[in-house]
Amino acid sequence: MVSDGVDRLGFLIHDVQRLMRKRFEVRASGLGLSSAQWRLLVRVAKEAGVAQARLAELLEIEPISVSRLVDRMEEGGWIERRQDATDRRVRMIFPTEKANAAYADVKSLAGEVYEESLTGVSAEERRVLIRVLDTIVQNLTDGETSSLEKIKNTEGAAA
Amino acid sequence: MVSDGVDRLGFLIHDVQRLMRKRFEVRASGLGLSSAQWRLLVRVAKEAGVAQARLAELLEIEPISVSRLVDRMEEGGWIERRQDATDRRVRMIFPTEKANAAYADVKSLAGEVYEESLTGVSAEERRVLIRVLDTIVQNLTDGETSSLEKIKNTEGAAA
DNA sequence: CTTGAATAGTAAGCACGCTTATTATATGTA
DNA sequence: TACATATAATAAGCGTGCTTACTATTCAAG
Repeated sequence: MVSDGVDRLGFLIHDVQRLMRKRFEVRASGLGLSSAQWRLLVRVAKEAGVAQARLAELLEIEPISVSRLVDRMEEGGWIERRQDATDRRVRMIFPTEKANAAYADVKSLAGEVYEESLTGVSAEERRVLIRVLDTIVQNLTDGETSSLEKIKNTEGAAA
Repeated sequence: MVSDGVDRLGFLIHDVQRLMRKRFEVRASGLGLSSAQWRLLVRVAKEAGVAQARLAELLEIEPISVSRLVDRMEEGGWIERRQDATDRRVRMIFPTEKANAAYADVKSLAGEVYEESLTGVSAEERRVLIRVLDTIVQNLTDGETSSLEKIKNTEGAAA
């Protein structure tokens, strides 16, 4: 029951995440985009004008983390902040032309990394992998994590 | 071919890693151990007296990261540095009594997190999951990452 | 023995996550 | 209207990873 390797699950997931992120960043380094910035950009591309607080919910990171990520991405010319006319607390986030131009490139680049990762893995195994990972996310999102429940309830409009 | 969900692989792995780490750290917070510290401790428990440079290889992080991690763990009373008599450059790392006492607790705690993660996942699916994750690690470790190859060649004595 | 390259560890400074606290603005209720 | 509460964004400071650059020490060659 222990020899199934499940006792290495945490280390394995950690390694896979680190290796995939590293390989992506090597490829994307020419563009000047980190993987965190890429994740944010995907959201902003789909929902131009989104508020920072909403971005924090979608990305499941804290608002302050969004704030500083957006700082650097604004400096890099990837996104721009605009005031909301009806609520002056809100900063709406828009992708720049530079971001829109890079979007397709980075997306196919991510696809390449996924394919390299899954070399030698059958279609059936891929389905199982994705299904099990989805299940794990659900299992770990239920209970014990109040902030995440809130997100699931308000998601709806997302991807 | 895209609807198999593989296009979400990076996001999924990222989410799973984050959620597992977070849940582990909530549970282990009473002990004052972070997951990075726990990973280091596992190695040190198995190989008391290991040099920092060797630890960096085993953990696949940079020596400077080990240095500062060890700083904090020494302050926390988890490990201690000792000089190597034959090579004064080397700091040998030993677990303290406190670390040895906590080891079993934290290990079973990690097991709990794994089981919660895999609720509703069959034995067969678990085997596929672990096998595919191992494959991904191999795929991403081959080529392009010179420092990792070095590790594989010198591993031998490890876990 | 001396010199030069390699190795072990650390310092400084950055990215990206966090917690906690602060400021500005909206909103609901007395 | 006025005051209390809630919300959006940010500031300050920490942990863990990184790159680059430095010191101390060892080792190999001459």
